[in-house]
Amino acid sequence: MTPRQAAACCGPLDDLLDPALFKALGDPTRIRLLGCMIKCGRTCSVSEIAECCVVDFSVVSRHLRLLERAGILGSTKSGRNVSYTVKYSHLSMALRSLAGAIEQCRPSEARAGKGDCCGR
Amino acid sequence: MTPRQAAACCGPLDDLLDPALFKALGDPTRIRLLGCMIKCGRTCSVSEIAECCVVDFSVVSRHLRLLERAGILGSTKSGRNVSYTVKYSHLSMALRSLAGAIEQCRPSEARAGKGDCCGR
DNA sequence: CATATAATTGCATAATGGCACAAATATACA
DNA sequence: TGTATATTTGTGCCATTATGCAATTATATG
Repeated sequence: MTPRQAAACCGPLDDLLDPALFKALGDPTRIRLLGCMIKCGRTCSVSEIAECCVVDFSVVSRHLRLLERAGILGSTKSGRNVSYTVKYSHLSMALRSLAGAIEQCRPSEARAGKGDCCGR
Repeated sequence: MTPRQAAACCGPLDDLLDPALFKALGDPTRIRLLGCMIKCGRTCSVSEIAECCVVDFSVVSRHLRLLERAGILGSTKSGRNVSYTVKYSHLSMALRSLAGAIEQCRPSEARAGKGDCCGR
Protein backbone atom coordinates (compact mmCIF):
# COMPACT_ATOMS: atom_id res chain seq x y z
CA MET A 1 0.00 0.00 0.00
CA THR A 2 1.54 3.25 -1.15
CA PRO A 3 0.76 6.58 0.55
CA ARG A 4 -1.09 7.53 -2.60
CA GLN A 5 -3.36 4.53 -2.22
CA ALA A 6 -3.76 5.19 1.49
CA ALA A 7 -5.10 8.64 0.63
CA ALA A 8 -8.20 7.06 -0.90
CA CYS A 9 -8.96 5.32 2.36
CA CYS A 10 -11.21 7.80 4.15
CA GLY A 11 -11.60 7.81 7.90
CA PRO A 12 -12.04 10.11 10.88
CA LEU A 13 -8.50 11.37 10.42
CA ASP A 14 -9.44 13.24 7.26
CA ASP A 15 -11.82 15.55 9.07
CA LEU A 16 -9.67 15.95 12.15
CA LEU A 17 -6.56 16.96 10.24
CA ASP A 18 -7.92 20.42 9.61
CA PRO A 19 -5.28 22.88 8.39
CA ALA A 20 -7.50 25.87 9.19
CA LEU A 21 -7.44 25.05 12.89
CA PHE A 22 -3.67 24.73 12.95
CA LYS A 23 -3.16 27.82 10.87
CA ALA A 24 -5.08 29.76 13.48
CA LEU A 25 -2.80 28.35 16.17
CA GLY A 26 0.36 28.83 14.14
CA ASP A 27 1.02 32.48 14.82
CA PRO A 28 3.16 33.50 17.81
CA THR A 29 1.05 36.50 18.67
CA ARG A 30 -2.20 34.57 18.50
CA ILE A 31 -0.79 31.73 20.58
CA ARG A 32 0.37 34.26 23.14
CA LEU A 33 -3.10 35.77 23.36
CA LEU A 34 -4.76 32.38 23.51
CA GLY A 35 -2.37 31.15 26.19
CA CYS A 36 -3.19 34.15 28.37
CA MET A 37 -6.89 33.56 27.97
CA ILE A 38 -6.64 29.83 28.68
CA LYS A 39 -4.69 30.46 31.88
CA CYS A 40 -6.95 33.30 32.89
CA GLY A 41 -9.90 30.97 32.89
CA ARG A 42 -12.62 33.53 32.47
CA THR A 43 -14.32 35.65 29.85
CA CYS A 44 -12.17 38.64 28.91
CA SER A 45 -12.74 41.88 27.06
CA VAL A 46 -10.65 42.86 24.06
CA SER A 47 -9.01 45.61 26.10
CA GLU A 48 -7.90 43.20 28.78
CA ILE A 49 -6.52 40.72 26.29
CA ALA A 50 -4.68 43.47 24.45
CA GLU A 51 -2.64 44.03 27.64
CA CYS A 52 -0.96 40.67 27.02
CA CYS A 53 0.91 41.82 23.95
CA VAL A 54 2.85 44.80 22.70
CA VAL A 55 1.07 44.84 19.36
CA ASP A 56 -1.50 47.40 18.41
CA PHE A 57 -5.02 47.13 19.76
CA SER A 58 -6.46 46.69 16.28
CA VAL A 59 -4.16 43.75 15.68
CA VAL A 60 -5.44 42.04 18.79
CA SER A 61 -9.00 42.64 17.69
CA ARG A 62 -8.31 40.97 14.37
CA HIS A 63 -6.53 38.02 15.96
CA LEU A 64 -9.44 37.40 18.29
CA ARG A 65 -11.93 37.45 15.44
CA LEU A 66 -9.77 34.97 13.58
CA LEU A 67 -9.60 32.65 16.57
CA GLU A 68 -13.35 32.89 16.88
CA ARG A 69 -13.89 31.99 13.24
CA ALA A 70 -11.61 29.01 13.78
CA GLY A 71 -13.95 27.80 16.50
CA ILE A 72 -11.43 28.30 19.28
CA LEU A 73 -13.10 31.28 20.96
CA GLY A 74 -16.66 32.37 21.50
CA SER A 75 -17.74 35.99 21.80
CA THR A 76 -20.49 38.01 23.39
CA LYS A 77 -21.22 41.70 23.15
CA SER A 78 -22.45 43.68 26.11
CA GLY A 79 -22.82 47.38 25.63
CA ARG A 80 -19.63 48.70 24.13
CA ASN A 81 -17.62 45.79 25.42
CA VAL A 82 -16.89 42.65 23.46
CA SER A 83 -15.84 39.63 25.45
CA TYR A 84 -14.17 36.48 24.27
CA THR A 85 -14.24 33.08 25.94
CA VAL A 86 -12.06 30.06 25.31
CA LYS A 87 -14.07 27.08 24.12
CA TYR A 88 -12.13 24.71 26.34
CA SER A 89 -14.10 21.56 25.62
CA HIS A 90 -14.24 22.08 21.90
CA LEU A 91 -10.53 22.77 21.64
CA SER A 92 -9.30 19.98 23.87
CA MET A 93 -11.71 17.55 22.24
CA ALA A 94 -10.46 18.41 18.77
CA LEU A 95 -6.88 17.80 19.87
CA ARG A 96 -7.69 14.61 21.74
CA SER A 97 -9.75 13.19 18.90
CA LEU A 98 -6.95 13.86 16.48
CA ALA A 99 -4.44 12.21 18.80
CA GLY A 100 -6.71 9.19 18.98
CA ALA A 101 -7.14 8.96 15.22
CA ILE A 102 -3.38 9.13 14.77
CA GLU A 103 -2.86 6.41 17.33
CA GLN A 104 -5.38 4.24 15.50
CA CYS A 105 -3.21 4.41 12.40
CA ARG A 106 0.02 3.60 14.17
CA PRO A 107 1.28 0.18 13.13
CA SER A 108 2.20 -2.21 15.90
CA GLU A 109 4.17 -5.44 15.81
CA ALA A 110 0.99 -7.40 16.54
CA ARG A 111 -0.83 -5.86 13.64
CA ALA A 112 2.15 -5.76 11.27
CA GLY A 113 0.96 -6.64 7.82
CA LYS A 114 -2.45 -7.63 9.16
CA GLY A 115 -4.22 -4.52 8.05
CA ASP A 116 -3.73 -1.59 5.76
CA CYS A 117 -4.73 2.00 6.00
CA CYS A 118 -5.35 2.71 9.67
CA GLY A 119 -5.89 -0.92 10.55
CA ARG A 120 -8.79 -1.49 8.21
CA MET B 1 -6.83 38.01 37.75
CA THR B 2 -6.42 39.63 34.35
CA PRO B 3 -5.13 37.74 31.34
CA ARG B 4 -1.99 39.87 31.58
CA GLN B 5 -1.41 38.63 35.13
CA ALA B 6 -2.22 35.07 34.11
CA ALA B 7 0.56 35.28 31.55
CA ALA B 8 3.12 35.46 34.35
CA CYS B 9 1.84 32.21 35.77
CA CYS B 10 4.03 29.64 34.06
CA GLY B 11 2.96 26.06 33.65
CA PRO B 12 3.09 23.12 31.26
CA LEU B 13 0.80 24.93 28.88
CA ASP B 14 3.51 27.42 27.96
CA ASP B 15 5.74 24.77 26.45
CA LEU B 16 2.92 22.81 24.86
CA LEU B 17 1.42 25.81 23.08
CA ASP B 18 4.17 25.81 20.49
CA PRO B 19 3.37 27.93 17.43
CA ALA B 20 6.11 26.19 15.42
CA LEU B 21 4.30 22.86 15.66
CA PHE B 22 1.01 24.34 14.58
CA LYS B 23 2.57 26.35 11.80
CA ALA B 24 3.98 23.12 10.40
CA LEU B 25 0.49 21.59 10.48
CA GLY B 26 -1.21 24.71 9.15
CA ASP B 27 -0.63 24.26 5.44
CA PRO B 28 -3.12 22.28 3.30
CA THR B 29 -0.42 20.62 1.21
CA ARG B 30 1.60 19.58 4.23
CA ILE B 31 -1.47 18.23 5.98
CA ARG B 32 -2.34 16.30 2.87
CA LEU B 33 1.11 14.73 2.77
CA LEU B 34 1.09 14.00 6.47
CA GLY B 35 -2.37 12.47 6.30
CA CYS B 36 -1.26 10.10 3.55
CA MET B 37 1.77 9.04 5.54
CA ILE B 38 -0.21 8.53 8.74
CA LYS B 39 -2.76 6.34 6.98
CA CYS B 40 -0.08 4.49 5.06
CA GLY B 41 1.50 3.40 8.30
CA ARG B 42 4.98 2.68 7.04
CA THR B 43 8.19 4.43 6.13
CA CYS B 44 7.93 6.07 2.72
CA SER B 45 10.39 7.53 0.26
CA VAL B 46 10.11 11.10 -0.98
CA SER B 47 9.12 9.84 -4.41
CA GLU B 48 6.24 7.82 -3.03
CA ILE B 49 4.97 10.66 -0.93
CA ALA B 50 5.18 13.05 -3.85
CA GLU B 51 2.56 10.91 -5.61
CA CYS B 52 0.01 12.15 -3.08
CA CYS B 53 0.00 15.69 -4.37
CA VAL B 54 0.03 17.56 -7.64
CA VAL B 55 2.70 19.99 -6.52
CA ASP B 56 6.26 19.88 -7.74
CA PHE B 57 8.61 17.27 -6.38
CA SER B 58 10.89 19.92 -4.92
CA VAL B 59 7.98 21.37 -2.99
CA VAL B 60 7.27 18.02 -1.42
CA SER B 61 10.91 17.64 -0.48
CA ARG B 62 10.84 20.98 1.32
CA HIS B 63 7.56 20.21 3.07
CA LEU B 64 8.93 16.93 4.39
CA ARG B 65 12.05 18.59 5.70
CA LEU B 66 9.91 21.17 7.45
CA LEU B 67 7.76 18.49 9.06
CA GLU B 68 10.92 16.76 10.18
CA ARG B 69 12.34 19.92 11.75
CA ALA B 70 9.02 20.33 13.56
CA GLY B 71 9.52 16.92 15.13
CA ILE B 72 6.60 15.34 13.31
CA LEU B 73 8.60 13.12 10.97
CA GLY B 74 11.84 11.23 11.24
CA SER B 75 14.11 10.53 8.29
CA THR B 76 16.69 7.98 7.21
CA LYS B 77 18.87 7.95 4.16
CA SER B 78 19.69 4.72 2.37
CA GLY B 79 21.69 5.05 -0.78
CA ARG B 80 20.05 7.65 -2.96
CA ASN B 81 16.70 7.20 -1.26
CA VAL B 82 15.49 9.28 1.63
CA SER B 83 12.68 7.85 3.70
CA TYR B 84 10.40 9.62 6.13
CA THR B 85 8.49 8.09 9.00
CA VAL B 86 5.66 9.52 11.06
CA LYS B 87 6.59 9.87 14.71
CA TYR B 88 3.20 8.61 15.82
CA SER B 89 3.84 8.55 19.53
CA HIS B 90 5.54 11.91 19.66
CA LEU B 91 2.81 13.61 17.67
CA SER B 92 -0.17 12.09 19.45
CA MET B 93 1.49 12.68 22.81
CA ALA B 94 2.07 16.34 22.03
CA LEU B 95 -1.57 16.78 21.09
CA ARG B 96 -2.87 14.81 24.06
CA SER B 97 -0.65 16.63 26.52
CA LEU B 98 -1.83 19.96 25.21
CA ALA B 99 -5.44 18.85 25.44
CA GLY B 100 -4.81 17.84 29.05
CA ALA B 101 -3.13 21.12 29.93
CA ILE B 102 -6.03 23.04 28.45
CA GLU B 103 -8.52 20.96 30.39
CA GLN B 104 -6.57 21.66 33.56
CA CYS B 105 -7.14 25.36 33.05
CA ARG B 106 -10.83 25.04 32.35
CA PRO B 107 -12.84 26.55 35.19
CA SER B 108 -15.60 24.42 36.64
CA GLU B 109 -18.48 25.35 38.90
CA ALA B 110 -16.89 23.41 41.76
CA ARG B 111 -13.63 25.29 41.43
CA ALA B 112 -15.17 28.66 40.61
CA GLY B 113 -13.18 31.34 42.39
CA LYS B 114 -11.21 28.72 44.31
CA GLY B 115 -8.08 28.98 42.24
CA ASP B 116 -6.53 31.25 39.71
CA CYS B 117 -4.36 30.59 36.75
CA CYS B 118 -4.96 26.98 35.78
CA GLY B 119 -6.23 26.01 39.21
CA ARG B 120 -3.11 27.00 41.11
C1' DC C 1 -26.03 67.14 22.87
C1' DA C 2 -21.11 66.79 23.63
C1' DT C 3 -17.56 63.89 24.97
C1' DA C 4 -15.13 59.84 26.38
C1' DT C 5 -14.38 54.97 25.87
C1' DA C 6 -14.47 50.28 23.38
C1' DA C 7 -13.90 48.14 19.34
C1' DT C 8 -13.80 47.64 14.34
C1' DT C 9 -12.42 48.78 9.68
C1' DG C 10 -9.69 50.94 5.78
C1' DC C 11 -5.35 51.29 4.05
C1' DA C 12 -0.44 51.11 3.09
C1' DT C 13 3.70 48.51 4.00
C1' DA C 14 6.71 44.92 5.02
C1' DA C 15 7.47 40.20 5.87
C1' DT C 16 6.41 35.55 5.19
C1' DG C 17 5.45 31.56 2.69
C1' DG C 18 4.15 28.41 -1.08
C1' DC C 19 5.17 27.37 -5.64
C1' DA C 20 7.42 26.13 -10.25
C1' DC C 21 11.34 25.74 -12.83
C1' DA C 22 16.10 24.97 -13.47
C1' DA C 23 20.44 23.61 -11.81
C1' DA C 24 23.23 21.05 -8.71
C1' DT C 25 24.39 17.13 -5.76
C1' DA C 26 24.56 12.29 -4.56
C1' DT C 27 24.42 7.63 -5.50
C1' DA C 28 23.63 3.36 -8.21
C1' DC C 29 24.55 0.81 -12.26
C1' DA C 30 26.17 -0.59 -16.88
C1' DT D 1 33.72 6.40 -16.67
C1' DG D 2 29.32 7.65 -18.44
C1' DT D 3 24.47 7.62 -17.57
C1' DA D 4 20.18 7.22 -15.11
C1' DT D 5 17.67 8.00 -10.87
C1' DA D 6 16.64 10.27 -6.30
C1' DT D 7 16.79 14.27 -3.88
C1' DT D 8 18.16 18.89 -2.65
C1' DT D 9 19.08 23.69 -3.49
C1' DG D 10 18.94 28.33 -5.89
C1' DT D 11 15.94 31.73 -7.63
C1' DG D 12 12.22 34.55 -8.82
C1' DC D 13 7.18 35.25 -8.67
C1' DC D 14 2.90 35.71 -6.55
C1' DA D 15 -0.53 35.41 -2.82
C1' DT D 16 -1.25 35.74 1.83
C1' DT D 17 -0.79 37.82 6.14
C1' DA D 18 0.85 40.42 10.18
C1' DT D 19 1.32 45.03 11.54
C1' DG D 20 0.75 50.15 12.63
C1' DC D 21 -1.75 54.16 12.04
C1' DA D 22 -5.77 56.76 11.16
C1' DA D 23 -10.57 57.03 10.66
C1' DT D 24 -15.03 55.25 11.82
C1' DT D 25 -18.75 53.08 14.39
C1' DA D 26 -21.15 52.07 18.60
C1' DT D 27 -22.31 52.85 23.13
C1' DA D 28 -22.08 54.96 27.73
C1' DT D 29 -21.96 59.14 30.54
C1' DG D 30 -21.88 63.99 31.94
